[in-house]
Amino acid sequence: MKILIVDDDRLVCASLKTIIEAQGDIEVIGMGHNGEEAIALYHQLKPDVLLMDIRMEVMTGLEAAAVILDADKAARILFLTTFLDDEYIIKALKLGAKGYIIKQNFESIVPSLRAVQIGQSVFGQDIVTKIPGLLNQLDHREANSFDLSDKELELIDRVAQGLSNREIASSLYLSEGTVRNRISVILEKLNLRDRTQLAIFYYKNMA
Amino acid sequence: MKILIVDDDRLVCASLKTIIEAQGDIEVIGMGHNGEEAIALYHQLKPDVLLMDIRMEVMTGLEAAAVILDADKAARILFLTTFLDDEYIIKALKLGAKGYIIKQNFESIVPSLRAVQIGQSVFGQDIVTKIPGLLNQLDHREANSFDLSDKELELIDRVAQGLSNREIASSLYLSEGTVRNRISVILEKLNLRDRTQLAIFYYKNMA
DNA sequence: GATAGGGTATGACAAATGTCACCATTTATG
DNA sequence: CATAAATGGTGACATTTGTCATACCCTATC
Repeated sequence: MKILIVDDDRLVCASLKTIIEAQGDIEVIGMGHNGEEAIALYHQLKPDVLLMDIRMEVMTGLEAAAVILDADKAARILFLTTFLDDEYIIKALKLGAKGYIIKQNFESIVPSLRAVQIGQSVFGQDIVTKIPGLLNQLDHREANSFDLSDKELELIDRVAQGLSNREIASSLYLSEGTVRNRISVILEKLNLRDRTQLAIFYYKNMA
Repeated sequence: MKILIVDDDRLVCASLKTIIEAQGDIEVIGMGHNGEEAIALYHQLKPDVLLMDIRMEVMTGLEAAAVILDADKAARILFLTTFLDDEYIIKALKLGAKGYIIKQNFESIVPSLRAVQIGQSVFGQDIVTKIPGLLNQLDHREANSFDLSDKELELIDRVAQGLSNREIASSLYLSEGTVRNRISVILEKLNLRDRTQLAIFYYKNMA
């Protein structure tokens, strides 16, 4: 695994490099000290993961990340932070970063890198507890330009979760027959053929 | 590091144990198959991390987690999920779980365990994308750590377009029976139940 | 040459799904 | 009140879907 480290504190850079390379199978292929260098080095070196300070002189990690992700949507960027700042974190996530690590928490760095490399995202517990609330705020999706009743929307939701008629029935305290009938009506309304198309419709138009 | 595994599928349990113990420094100190066993074993064995299926017969992982976390706020619980458990996941995070892992994504398991052990939390990218304002679509395209052949990916694609087996067959010049068989294999590989769940999987992880 | 692995195929079978006709209850509205 | 609309229900039916056993062909590999 190839890592690019960008942090304006040279001491931090050196420490990280030491820790990371002690692993044996992870290589630090480059180091930079501000956002501009991050961009240049990223494109030059194409690391598996970019480990970058979120706050730096000249150009912040956030700005650099924006540029890099704009050019390469698959870039894996993991931020280094010295304290927890919602603003920064949220912005980082908006950009498409893979997570963040508290700089001081050295032990977490290597496992986090590995997790990110295989496509997971990594956060501290603090941000996690906030996610449910954040999600709830978002959950008011208004995609009902179709003539669908609340009940029908509820059914569609279940179908889109991959539930069978039986499961939907028991989860909503209805008979299986009723579920079948109502879904049949929904399919008719939306001009679809089967539940699979309904689920697809959901993810394309209502999610 | 000591791990307790709880999953009602014995095969999954055995596989996880094999993968995890291949690491050398991680030990599976116990295995259970439902929520009740999870609670009992947790208190008896005091594992560093509890790796638990989120949905199980008898007592769900969620219920068990609630009990365990109620008694031990520091418990590190990592859920095993199958792509379709959004609601469960949110609840799990509210409870204080450390994150979740997609069952099929074997490579992610060990790094995730290590991350959790040192206090980080771990998620799939899908949850992250739901955070408010995260408009930049990330590509999950590399979701093919699932050992799917090109042919299989092609089939998944058609299913995700809402085609029936017959339609897929004629569009790919195969017999309908073959399509059925191959989809059956795919479902098995991804631990899904039917084509609807497969389409959902596609839009959540491969679109 | 033997073997393993992918891909294709059949037939049979159980389960799930979608449709239809028809009925009952409740709620909203003229 | 009457009527319509929304909701919940049953039984029957044809199709579709998913699974399984089994088989053939081809290719790569030992």
